[in-house]
Amino acid sequence: MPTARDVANRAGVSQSTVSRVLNNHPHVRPETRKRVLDAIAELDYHPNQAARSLVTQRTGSIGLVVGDIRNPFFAETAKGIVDTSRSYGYRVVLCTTDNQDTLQSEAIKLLRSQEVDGLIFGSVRMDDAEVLALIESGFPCVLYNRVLKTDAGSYVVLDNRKGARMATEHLLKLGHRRIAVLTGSRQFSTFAHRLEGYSEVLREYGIPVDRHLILDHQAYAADRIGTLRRLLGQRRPPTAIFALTDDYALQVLDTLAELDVPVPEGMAVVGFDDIRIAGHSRIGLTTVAQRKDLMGRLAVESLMELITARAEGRTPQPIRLVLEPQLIVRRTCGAQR
Amino acid sequence: MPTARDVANRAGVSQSTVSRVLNNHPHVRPETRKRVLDAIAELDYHPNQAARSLVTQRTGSIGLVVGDIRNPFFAETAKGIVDTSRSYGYRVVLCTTDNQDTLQSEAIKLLRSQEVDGLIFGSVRMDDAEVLALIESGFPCVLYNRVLKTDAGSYVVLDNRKGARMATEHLLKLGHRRIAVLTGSRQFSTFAHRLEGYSEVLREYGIPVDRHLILDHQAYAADRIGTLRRLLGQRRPPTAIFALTDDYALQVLDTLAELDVPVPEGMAVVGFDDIRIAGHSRIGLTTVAQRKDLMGRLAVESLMELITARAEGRTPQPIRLVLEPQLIVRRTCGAQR
DNA sequence: CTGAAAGCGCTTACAG
DNA sequence: CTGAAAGCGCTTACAG
Repeated sequence: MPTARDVANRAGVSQSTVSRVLNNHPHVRPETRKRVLDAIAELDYHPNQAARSLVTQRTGSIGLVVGDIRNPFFAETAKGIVDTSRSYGYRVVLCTTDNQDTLQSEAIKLLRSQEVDGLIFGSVRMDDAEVLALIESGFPCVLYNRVLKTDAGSYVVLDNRKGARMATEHLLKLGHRRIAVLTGSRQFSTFAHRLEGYSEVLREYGIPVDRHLILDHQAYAADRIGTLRRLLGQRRPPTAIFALTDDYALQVLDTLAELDVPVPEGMAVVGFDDIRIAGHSRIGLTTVAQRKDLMGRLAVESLMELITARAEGRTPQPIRLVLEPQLIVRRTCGAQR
Repeated sequence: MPTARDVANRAGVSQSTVSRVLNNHPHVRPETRKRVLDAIAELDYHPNQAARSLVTQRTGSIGLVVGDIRNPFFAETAKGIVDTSRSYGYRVVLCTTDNQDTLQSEAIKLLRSQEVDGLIFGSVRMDDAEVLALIESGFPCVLYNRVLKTDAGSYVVLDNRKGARMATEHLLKLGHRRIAVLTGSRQFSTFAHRLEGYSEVLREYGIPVDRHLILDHQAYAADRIGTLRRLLGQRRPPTAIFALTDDYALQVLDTLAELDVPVPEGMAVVGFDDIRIAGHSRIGLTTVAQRKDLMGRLAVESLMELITARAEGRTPQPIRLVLEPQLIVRRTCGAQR
């Protein structure tokens, strides 16, 4: 592999000048610049990034930490994150954690060992002490999708409470009074906030929140048929299920089909996220849409601001962006009957 | 940030000894080791990766180059690639190209500037001169999913011809004689090989390949309704459509629904890939399954072998792995009527 | 406008 | 078993 020294020798200049040309410094004679550029082309020279990082103290990479990249929500936001990073000249290291703490710790090590300039977290738990400590140490990081309980740090999230309010109110207006909800762990702010929105609206309509209508996804996943059969076998069974992610909603549609419950006639179903497949004619899922591309873009732009601030020795204010949800009415809620 | 020098001072040893402990060298007195380890813990020291890379000439990262991470096939293989890489202590830099050459060139620069030790390509064109040159230069890289026309380099692919044969033969055995095929660009080996399998079987059954039954996805995408309407309006319209990816098949199901053509009664549909949603009760897509997790794992293992060989100065033989397809019969083909 | 020198933070022979 | 020194390949003041 050719080095800057090889280029310098070939162009008959010093290594400093090669570096100046490479970094577009002013004060290089056009003729000198051309000689260097020619030598670079002739040798097919590419500067060694490690050497560069070592002296500049920046890597040009960021880390993206998500639970599971196969989850369409994360795949769709990842697209925006990679594209926007590239526009800033940044690379993205993909870290998947399967929601395991040890794997998240590994991702955090990337920052500590200066392999990345910043970190974007998509699947943080509300009480995550490690991420909280990282933020408080002033390391550049941005949360998206989910936030910490303390509201610490910079983040880009949907107004999840509002989104859940919209979905619940939509079902109420369609006449539903017994609305079940399928939620994930309340350790995640997404579920906690969506559940709050759901409960709020019910109360505003004078409907008590019935804990028999709150299904935990973990229990459901362990026995789908049994869980839904029990739900439907209640004295006053629900007429609608609000699944707090589209992924959950797809599973519910699956189980209802197995139980021969027609949707929406026998049961209305609403999801959350508006992943691509939700709009497919065979699915037609009514759901709450998030601007996933925008969320990814804003997360990167926020992180870039934090990284720049740190490099300039500033202590930046946290950046907190809350995006607007949008209700997408399709077939599974029954509104289009 | 603390450095190895800080650790050395605190432990009362030299920097060399710190390095030895860090790299698990033998010949370090247990007591000395402990002192160093304690100092590392007290200072929360993490070795600077750039400095390490500079001297070891390895980065501990690989690049994953795919067209679009939102494509479930790539998201699902990416999972296997990230997990396996981690088991080797490697990080994954995610490069998405949108099938643009300039973006693929950028990914290749990562290798030239020694930001990654190797590259895994998921979306290579058959006639890609740049990737071919890279392989011939001996840079560690592995293709998966798609290969080059010259069959150069190391790769992990499905036996696409065989997969297409299985799907086509299945339709023939169901009595279909007019089978349309929806293909992507033949510049990609996946489509070229699947198309070959399709044509082969037809010929073996004494059925001429009718070019009016070969639909290009680009034309279809531009006017879905019109394209299918024209297909169905032929004198002898097809009774089945073989979409060469599940993504295409989902689109076909969508368009057929708009045209009020019942599946499978009015039209049988078969896909390729077996992405997760294909098995959903609302979709029930008959398709050719690929072991996407396995493919990702094997791609990384192959790349690790190439990287190791190169580091040891060996010139390794290309590694060529061809995986077996599996036909998954669901509802859209009509076999389960 | 250009070059010589120092230094980023590690690892690795080479001594001892 | 341990340390002093060199060097990986760049960038960046500092001179001139």
